[in-house]
Amino acid sequence: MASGDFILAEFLPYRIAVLSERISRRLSLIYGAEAGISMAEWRVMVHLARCREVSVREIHDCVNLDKPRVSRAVSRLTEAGLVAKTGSATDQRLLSISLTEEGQGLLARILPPARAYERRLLHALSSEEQAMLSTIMEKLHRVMDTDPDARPRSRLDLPRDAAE
Amino acid sequence: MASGDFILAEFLPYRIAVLSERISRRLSLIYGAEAGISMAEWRVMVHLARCREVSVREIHDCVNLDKPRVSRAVSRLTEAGLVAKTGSATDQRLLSISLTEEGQGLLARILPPARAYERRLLHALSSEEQAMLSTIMEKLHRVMDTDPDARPRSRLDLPRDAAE
DNA sequence: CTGGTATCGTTGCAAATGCAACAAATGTCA
DNA sequence: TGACATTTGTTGCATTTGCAACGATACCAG
Repeated sequence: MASGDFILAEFLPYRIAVLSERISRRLSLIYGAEAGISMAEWRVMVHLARCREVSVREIHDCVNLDKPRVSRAVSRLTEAGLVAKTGSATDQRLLSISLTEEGQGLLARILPPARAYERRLLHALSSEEQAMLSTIMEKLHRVMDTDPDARPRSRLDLPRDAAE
Repeated sequence: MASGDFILAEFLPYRIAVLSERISRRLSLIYGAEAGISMAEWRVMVHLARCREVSVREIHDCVNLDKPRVSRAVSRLTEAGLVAKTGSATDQRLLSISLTEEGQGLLARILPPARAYERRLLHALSSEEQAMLSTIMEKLHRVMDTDPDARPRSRLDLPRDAAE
């Protein structure tokens, strides 16, 4: 098969990357314009809303960002007064990171439009399609779970709905 | 609904981004380790294999990379001897970019494993799931096609199978 | 204890990225 | 023709990114 027969626009990794980038950029308008935060900062804040007090490593493990990126995101958020960094009492190495009141307020303003945009996307799909999408994505992940050259999945990104 | 109820791992844009990044990183091992080229360079080369002689802008329009990125990718590929840049005869502004023999040879070595990895991913899905995935992705794109705040889609990324 | 090892968060640094500004070439319309 | 707008590719520049190395703390074996 000649190289010229290869159609980039039909290549699955490319197609997923294009869709992902398009959605991410659109979404970043919501938390970027409204709050001036980056995607990394968005993920950190959202994670903190759920897990009240966590370390950098825990965030790193959970939101698919490498450690330096989490560290810098936390620093920026701290400077912005959205997040509080306290040294853990028991283990001097660990940080205890949490949202400030201001951070909670900001997140409460950003989450609704973010959710709304997700709904808008999901609304274009039937409930069967939504379920199928989850199944498909999980199957693709599972290919890479058995591939030693692929990055391992974050703990929290594993399916948790007892779907299997 | 409280902010703490928001589960990042269930948020569709996040899930797609994570999957996309995981696949892209895995794939970049193929063309990165084998050929030392970046994703941008990979896309440019693949596009050139199909459209023999194109300008920077055409590539930019077709492979979802902004103009500077294409320009720099082409420069690097030219320095590496994989791509030839010639000024167009009719329009002095345009460049006529094409793969060199060496570039064709390199691509011919990289494409098979790239294709193989795509097959490996697709193999995890039934043919119904594969079709459904295309349908779903197209529907998500279409949401953003009607959204003036979303980036327009590249021309070549529009569905071409007369599916509609 | 104490020396070695592992973990945590940060920093350095080179490379990539995104956006805007830019020069050069072309097109347009009086 | 000549002034003005458009298009094309490149470059500047500030920011972000990814990876490795680092200092500091905690753990662990003898």
